[in-house]
Formats: sequence, C-alpha cells, structure tokens
Amino acid sequence: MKLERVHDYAWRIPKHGRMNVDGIIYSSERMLNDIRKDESLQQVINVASLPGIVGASLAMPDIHWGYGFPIGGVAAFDIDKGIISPGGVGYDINCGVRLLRTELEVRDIKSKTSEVINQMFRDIPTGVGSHRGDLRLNKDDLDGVLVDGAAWAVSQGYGNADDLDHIEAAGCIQGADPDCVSDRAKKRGCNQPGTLGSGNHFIEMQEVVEIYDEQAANVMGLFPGQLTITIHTGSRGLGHQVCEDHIEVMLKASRKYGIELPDKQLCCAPIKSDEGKHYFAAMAAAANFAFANRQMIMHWVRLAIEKSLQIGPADHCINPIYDIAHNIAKFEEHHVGGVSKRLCVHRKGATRAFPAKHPEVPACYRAIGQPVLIPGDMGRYSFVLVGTDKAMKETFGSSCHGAGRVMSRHKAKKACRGRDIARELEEQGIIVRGASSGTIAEEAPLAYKDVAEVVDCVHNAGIAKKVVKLKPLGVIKG
DNA sequence: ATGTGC
Repeated sequence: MKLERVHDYAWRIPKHGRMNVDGIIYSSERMLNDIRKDESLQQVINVASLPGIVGASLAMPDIHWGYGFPIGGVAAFDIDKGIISPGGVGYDINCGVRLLRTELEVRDIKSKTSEVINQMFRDIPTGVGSHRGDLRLNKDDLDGVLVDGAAWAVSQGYGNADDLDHIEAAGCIQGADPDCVSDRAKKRGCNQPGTLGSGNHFIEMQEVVEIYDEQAANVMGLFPGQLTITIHTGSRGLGHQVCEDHIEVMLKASRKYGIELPDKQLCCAPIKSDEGKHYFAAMAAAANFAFANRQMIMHWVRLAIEKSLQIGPADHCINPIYDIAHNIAKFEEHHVGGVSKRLCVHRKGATRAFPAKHPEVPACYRAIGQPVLIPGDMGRYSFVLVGTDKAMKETFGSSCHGAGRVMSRHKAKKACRGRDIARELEEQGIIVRGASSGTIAEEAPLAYKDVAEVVDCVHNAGIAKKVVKLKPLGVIKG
C-alpha cells in the first residue's frame, strides 16, 4: 500500500482506480505498522469509491478492520448525490461514552473502591443478553425512549433536566421514527435500558492523574486527584437488530439504485431514497435508546455510590461532564470548498470534536470546545480532549475514539491462557468485576494499542487537544 | 458489538 506523507501525523492514499476522493490516515509513522496488519486501509479505499463522498475517506490512528467500513473511520456524503450506509455506523449504533465528575478525592475513598464496584455490579446488569428484571417497557414507553432519548429517562425520574445540557444533541437525535424499528428489535430492547452489555463496554472508577490544559479542565470541573466515572456502552440488542434489519434492506437497495460496491458490506442507499430515510429514522431511534441507556445507568451509578460511600444526595455531587457517540451518522453543516453544505457524516469508531464557539457545542463548553472522551483499556488510561478548529476544517469535526485492538478476541484469549488477568490488575491496584472471565481475557490490556499513543497522534495532528488523563481504579466489565 | 456460531 503506497502512502504519501502529508506531515508527521497524516498520510495520504492518493485517489486512484474507482476512488472518488483521497484517503487520509491520521497516524504516526510508528502506528502505521499496526494499521498495516489488517485490511482496514483497503476499507478506507473502498469507502472512497462510494457515490457522493466529500473531502476524503478519513481514518484515525485507532483504525482497525470492521464490517465494510473500517472502525476508526469518518466519511461525509453530499445530501443530494450521496448515500447512507449501516456499515458506516456499525452494529452498535450510538456506542458511546459518558464521563461523570464527582466532588470526591480518590485518597479519601480508595479503600472503599471494591465496595463501590461491587455495589454497581449488583445494581447494573452486565454481560451478553443482560436485562433488567425490574423493568419491562410497554409500547408507549419504548416509543418514548426511541423518540426522546435521554429526556424520556429524565421524565421517568432517572436523573434531572440539568443532565441533558451535558449530552451530545441533548441526548436526542431528531428524526427518529419508532415505526421504522422492527417489532423484533423492540422486543429485544424492551427490558434492556439501563444495562451495560459485553465486550469492551464498561463502567470505570478513575482518578484524574494529569492535567494538560488547566483552563479547559477548570471549565469541566476537573482537578488532580479527583474521582471520575466513565460509562461506555451502546444500544444493546435493539441497535444490533436495527443494523441487521437494515443491512438486509440495503443489500437490495444497492442493486435497485445501481450502486456499484467493491464490497457487499458497504451496502447503502441514496440519502433521499425511502430506504435511506427509513434507515436514518431507525438509526436515530436506536441512538436515542443508547442515550437513554447511559442516562439510566448513570442514575444507578449515582445510587450505588450514594449507598456504598454513604454520601448524598448523589445527584448533587455526581454530575455528567459530557456524553458522546462514537458510532453514528448525523446531518451537519460543514465548509466544503469555501461553501457551507449540509452533509451526512458517518462516524464509526470516531468521536465528534467540534471547536469552541460552534453552536452545537453546549453553552457551558462554548469557550473551550466540545469535550472528546477517549476510553483506553482497563489497565492503562483514558483521556479527555476538546475539539478544535483544525478538526472542523480537516475531519468534519472528528477525532479518534479509543485504543483500538491490536489482537483479535480469539488471539487475546489464547495469549492469556494460564493467566488470571483480573488478579494481575488487582495487584496493580485496579479492581475488576466481570460477568465472564472469558471477556476479561478478551479485553486484557495486551489486546489493545496504547491509548496514550493514539491520543498523542490526534493531539499532534491538531484535530483534538489533550485536557486530562484518567487512571483506572476499578472497573465493571461484561 | 450481538438472545456471539449456518
């Protein structure tokens, strides 16, 4: 694969063959070695061939192989000439991250970490197929989740209205239509709001260990030694079913509209076609389910901390900093060739990173830019960054989303055979509770790139700016 | 990621 150096942290695959635009990969030279190990660069090329793609087919340093589109990719499409594709969003629609700040200092609560983790593990269902035994939403309530997202959860007493000001799009994507979500998807979702799921999804207690940007940290209410909590999960079985249902529709639609696909997994439809509109309406509904899910999980996190540390009321001293999707397609205004255009931006394993002063950044962060939340693996670090003007100009206001795998789940499990990863982490002062020991092995730190290296790439490229580093204390895994 | 696999 021939890559032209743009600068130390960006590389170009020049437009050739059926590509409509260049491919641009944001990465250090060293990280390209990992990226070259799978087929993800070919996927960047494949995406560049899709009709109506604008600017470039973009990839972040945490890129790896995914369904059709690479994970860690960004692709923006012209509203009139472009397409929308379920593969450009992924199976876990609105997989995303919510960061909570507390008023607690880690040195005061460190000895109680396992009590807090155990309480959260009891109160929040975790693992494949997990559901809430105490909650089965009827049709009207589930429609409320799908249309109103986090606001529905608040209306039911899960958190308060202030929380909504600290969520991307206030926790509700406009244009969601429950009629575009199949009964099967609804059935899978009706008892899953407020559950964590499996894989790399987690809830983590963390300590603020390093501050890079004092002004931005102050605005976010972050200080050294502080306890923070990260919730990383998505739309569970409902979102998965929405993706599956619409891939089937899109396979037919691609043929119907005569779209030539280098890979069937890129199946898609014109944005303005019925199939395209229906997918967006269903995807938005699943995204709203995920916003409600994280809002409800936060509610039970607040209660678990209140109970285990005997503080309270928890909604006064534990509050969301921000909640952001990293698997989603959105309609956004961007400058293309000096003209403002409305585009459909697919971010799959990529985080929105809008700059200071942007109207879609909540008022409380307008001076510093939108918080960009980057979870790492459970043994190392997570990061908070802010979006930049450069991201707006170069990447449709996007940045990376996490560490990115270097090893398949299967390979990680094999590499961990004979080892007790939970115990090893405990020896490093990190308490781990998981629904299955298999998942803990699959999620072992060795299976991931070093998130610090990923974050340095986007920071040095200027498409996000480092604010703080967080170190894990305790984690719940699926 | 996922009532994990045809």
